[in-house]
Amino acid sequence: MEPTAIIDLPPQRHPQPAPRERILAAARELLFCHGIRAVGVDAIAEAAGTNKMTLYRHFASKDELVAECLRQLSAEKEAAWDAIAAAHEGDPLGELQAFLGLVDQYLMTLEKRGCALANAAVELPEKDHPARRVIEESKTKHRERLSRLCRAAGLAEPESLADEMFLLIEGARISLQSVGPGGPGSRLSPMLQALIREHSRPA
Amino acid sequence: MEPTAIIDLPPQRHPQPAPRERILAAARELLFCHGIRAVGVDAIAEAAGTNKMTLYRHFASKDELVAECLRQLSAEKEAAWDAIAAAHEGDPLGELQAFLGLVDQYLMTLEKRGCALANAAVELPEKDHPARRVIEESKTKHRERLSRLCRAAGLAEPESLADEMFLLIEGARISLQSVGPGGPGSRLSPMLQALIREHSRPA
DNA sequence: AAACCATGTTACTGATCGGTAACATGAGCC
DNA sequence: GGCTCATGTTACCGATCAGTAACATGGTTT
Repeated sequence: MEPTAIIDLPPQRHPQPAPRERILAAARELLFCHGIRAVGVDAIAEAAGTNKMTLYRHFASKDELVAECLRQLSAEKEAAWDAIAAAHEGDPLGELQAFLGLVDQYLMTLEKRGCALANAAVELPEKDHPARRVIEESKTKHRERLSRLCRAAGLAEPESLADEMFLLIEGARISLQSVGPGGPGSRLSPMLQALIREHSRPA
Repeated sequence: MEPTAIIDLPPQRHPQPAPRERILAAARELLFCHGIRAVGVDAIAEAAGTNKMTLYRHFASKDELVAECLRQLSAEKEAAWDAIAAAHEGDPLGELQAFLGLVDQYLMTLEKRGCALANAAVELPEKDHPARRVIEESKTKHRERLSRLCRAAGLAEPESLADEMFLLIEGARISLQSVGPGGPGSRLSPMLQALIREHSRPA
């Protein structure tokens, strides 16, 4: 079959991402979808089109791989928020609305698996697990950012309001997994809007 | 050592509960505390002071044991709610308040592990797992009961209010595991009270 | 050409998993 | 006494787990 066709295929450097990135992508998909403890490293490596040895050359352990997945996820979330902030500079209320819109849209995309960070906290209760730091930091950052934004938007009782929104969002994500998308989570958006309306009353 | 002392010890029937109950108690404790997939049946049997064989004589599989634990838990919750309802007959608002008080007090007792039902939903995403029916039914019942109660108490927009309370409670329980007891969950009670106040406004 | 280095491949370790078979024990009941 | 029945005990099964050793391969660099 055309022996000469082998030569000189154009310098298409990396037709597919490097193994490390493929492993991370596969791990994020599988771990999130089926649960962390339910997925073995072999399955991750295979889904990434590689093998266990290569996986362990890039990650010290499964726990570290899990932590790195969550780190990546947290960073992406942070970046998305930064982009929203940049697009609404000087308009904190608009930024808040844009963020809430993203959350709501994200809620539908999750396919009934809620928040990967929160899920990981459920599956990894050992307080010395490398993923715990990532989870706590990400959620704390999320809360603080929400709080700062409410304050900047001039809303009344910003901390309390931010916490209330935080709980509603977390509740919507977790309840997605028990009562499904038709549950109380489907009313998240109007709830958040009503909250903002109430806290926009005269200073 | 007093060979005659053996005879006729009083009819102290069961100095300890039957194996089945001990297994269920140990399973509930271990599964909830460390996570379902993190605990083996051997550990459960040992913690119950028995062995794996006896466990499998009472439960068809680990999955069925898990389901039975959650069933028991759901039934106890239901019973507690029934007791509250009986103690506040004819006073739906008082019943609601008593229930919210129980939820709040329960939140502190959970030792940062949130709700066992919701946690199980995270760990067992397979939709044919015997535990899923229990989880969905329990949460749905919870939501409906809350909704009926809000309506009976004459609060405005009862369904929407009930869903909002539901999300706040679920959010508080799940966020306990990521940001800890000092997180937004610590403000759950005043939030719920404020909600009731707002929905108590004139019909 | 030679050396290097990331990757692929195979095979393996020891532990643990859920689940079962076979048999011993022991208390209650007739 | 014998009988039954729940429980305890031990040993095992095959599968899977996380993690590693040893070696082959193939592209890059110098």
